[in-house]
This record gives sequence, C-alpha cells and structure tokens, in this order.
Amino acid sequence: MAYGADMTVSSDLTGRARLREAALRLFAERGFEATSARAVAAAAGLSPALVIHHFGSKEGLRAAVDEEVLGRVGAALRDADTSGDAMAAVGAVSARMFGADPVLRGYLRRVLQEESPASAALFARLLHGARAELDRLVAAEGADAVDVEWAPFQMLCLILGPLLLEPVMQPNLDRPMFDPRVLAGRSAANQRLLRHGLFGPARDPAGGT
Amino acid sequence: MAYGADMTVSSDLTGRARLREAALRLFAERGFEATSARAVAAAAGLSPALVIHHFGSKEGLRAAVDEEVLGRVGAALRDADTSGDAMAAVGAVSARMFGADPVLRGYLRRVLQEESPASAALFARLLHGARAELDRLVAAEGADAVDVEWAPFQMLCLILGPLLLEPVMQPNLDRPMFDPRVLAGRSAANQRLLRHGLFGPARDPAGGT
DNA sequence: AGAGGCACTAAACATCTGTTCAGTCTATTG
DNA sequence: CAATAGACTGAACAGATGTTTAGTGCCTCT
Repeated sequence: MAYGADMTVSSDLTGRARLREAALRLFAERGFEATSARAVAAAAGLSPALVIHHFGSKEGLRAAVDEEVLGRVGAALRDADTSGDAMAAVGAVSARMFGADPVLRGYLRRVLQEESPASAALFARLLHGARAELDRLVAAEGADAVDVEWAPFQMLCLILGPLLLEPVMQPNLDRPMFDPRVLAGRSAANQRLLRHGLFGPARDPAGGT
Repeated sequence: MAYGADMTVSSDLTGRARLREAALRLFAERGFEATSARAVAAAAGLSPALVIHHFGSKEGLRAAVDEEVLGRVGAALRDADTSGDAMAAVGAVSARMFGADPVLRGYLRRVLQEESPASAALFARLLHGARAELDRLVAAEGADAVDVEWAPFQMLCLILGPLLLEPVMQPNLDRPMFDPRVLAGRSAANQRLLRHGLFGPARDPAGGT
C-alpha cells in the first residue's frame, strides 16, 4: 500500500503500461531529467525497482515512451483528412496532432528540442510531410516560383512555433491557445499568410528599393 | 591548481564574471538542470563553494546569467537598424540577435521553453517589438486588413522557429543554419512570405471550396 | 502437486547533487 | 604594524538519484 497513495493513472493496465503512461505524463509536465524514476513509479502506484525490471534503465523507459508517442503521432498524421482542400489539410493535420492532447503536446515540445535520434527522426518525418503537402499545394493552386528551399521549414515553423512557444505565448493571450476555436482561427490565419502574405489578397504596392 | 585543469574561460576576469560566463556557456550547451554547480566551477577554474559565495545559490547564478543575457539581447535589439526598409529590419533584427553568437542562441533556446518569469518577460518583450515592427510595416506598405491578432505571433514563429528547432533542423540542411549567407537567404524568404505568400507576387487563383 | 517463471517489493548501494563549514591567503584600511 | 574584509579553498554534510540485490507471492505449465 506504500506506493498506492497518489495513483492517478487508471489501474486497469499492466504494470509496464502504467509506468509508461505515468512517465509520458510526467516527462511532458516536467521534462525527462527533472522527473525521477521514483516519481514515475509513485505516480503509477508501483515500486521504483520496476522501472529497471521492465525497461532496463530510466533511459529505456524514455525510449519506450518515445516509441509510444511516435506511434500516436503517426496515427494522427495518417488519420488526417487530406482529401479535400489541400490548404485546409495543413490546418487539419496540426489540429489533429496538437490540439487533442495537452500531454502529447507537452511531450512533443520536450522531444523537439533535444538532440536525440528520436527527435531527429520525428522532425525529418514532419519535414517530409510538409514537403509532400507543399507539392500537392503547388499542383492544386497552379503556382509559379514557390521558395522550394525554405517553404517547408516556414510551414513547419508556423505550425510548430505555437507548440514550442506555448508556455511563453499563452500568458499573452486571453483564451487557451489550443482550444479548438482558437486553433481554427490561427489555422485560418496561417492559410491566409501562406496564400497571400500578411496584406490583402490582391495587394502589391511599390515597396522599398 | 586542482580546478585549473580545464580553464576554457579567459582568466582576465573577476571570479564572479568567470563563473557567470562559464555558466552561460554550459547552460546553453546542456541546460540548467543538466549542469552541476561543480561543472560550472571547474570550467571557470574555481571552487564550487564560490558559486554560493558569489550568487547565494545555483538559482541565483541562473538569475545573474539571465540578467546578463537579457542585457545583451536588449543591446542587440537597440542596435538593430530600423531606419531603412521596414521589412528588411525584421531580418536585420533576427540576424543581429541570433546569428552572432551560438552560445547566446543556445541559451535563448533554453530560456524560451521554460515557464520562468524571465522567459515570460523576454517573450513579452519580443512580442511588443513584433507588434511595433508590424505597425510600421502596415504604415509603410499601405495595407488593408492585416490579421492583427495573429500576425505578430506568425512573425515571431518565423523568426524564433529556426532558433528553437536548430538542433533538429540542422541535420536536414547541408549548410550551417546560422551562417550569415544562409541566414540572409532565409530572411529574404521570410520577407517574401510575409509580403506575397508562398506563391508568386500577383497570383490569386480561384482556390478550393 | 511441484517446478519454473514472472510481476513485484523493501532495503540497501554507490554516486552525484546543492550547500555549509572552518579556515587560509591577500589586499586594504586604521 | 595590526586588524579587518573579502576572495577563495578543501572537506564534509544531508538529501536525492539511478540501480542492485535478495526475497515474496502468484500464475502457468507438466
């Protein structure tokens, strides 16, 4: 009964899964290094020694959580509706991926700013998706010289920026950033920016130089 | 002589400053929590006890480093040339701030993804700058309905995104992301995006829906 | 029923952490 | 010259960390 005090994870799961879920939540909240194996075990209502027993090491636990998260992200990406308007699909993907689960969001935020192989793999995958989306976009809109080198990165910055900056952005807003309504508004703004720039649709003033 | 082994910080500084500089470098490299007070002291060629003597605690050391960094960022922002083309100023600011010093860049990356007061203050400051720049931009270009709510955040995402994502973006590029040439190219791409969107200047196809 | 394996535990381990302590050295001040 | 102050030191402290160990109970298979 010693470790059962703060059992916040539903207990109808195998011990291994309980540990992994608790770790996902705690890593997302506090980060990997700031979360002790004891804290994970306590949150799962289990003994710290089980972390080693099931995953070999704390690092092994992280790997298991990474794998789990990558799986969920992959599923979210696959489920995203890419049949309709190509431009709207961009918003749909980001909404599906990030809007849903604050825990997943927090964990992704942590992962994306590490130098681990997992983070590199995740970003490479996102980049590939952005390039594909952009190709479809170019084909659909019949556009000329899109900036092929930087456009995918720009797209990702617009989508991932709010994810990464959530902790510092949120205090400057009056509504929850990832509320579906707010997210939809931001997504629409992103589509407008990608299509026409910051200014009105058919505007091309004399500019500087 | 015990602590003088790996003295990588120039020693013509007061002990306090040596510690602060070493901490800045190590915090930027590994993060605050992953850097021990002993490691900072060793890098400065001093005794760990001096961290407490000079800054009261490790947290005090962080505060001192934060203050130092915020000062440098403020100076960079002040020095940025805002006299010429308003749009180009955006690129100039980011170049001045982030291009210069990889250590400063790493530290900013760490700070921007915390929930500390320092990070909130820094972002609020950047947001204010973005809004001001955007106002000048709107005035200069004579534009209509710029998306006032999200535009400043979009601008910041385009500028800060590469900073935050550097560790995962760099492996997908063949040249150093913050090399002046590359940075200039990205900055130009950002200006094009903000002005005209992803597609050609005078392009406004029939669109979906 | 007995044997083997698996989930699980408490307790201890070595190590690392931030911090404290008592004292030395040096430079300034009266 | 004596005294004070402050930079600086090695050694030690209490606590937390990841991990190990030895052992207990349960479930399954023969």
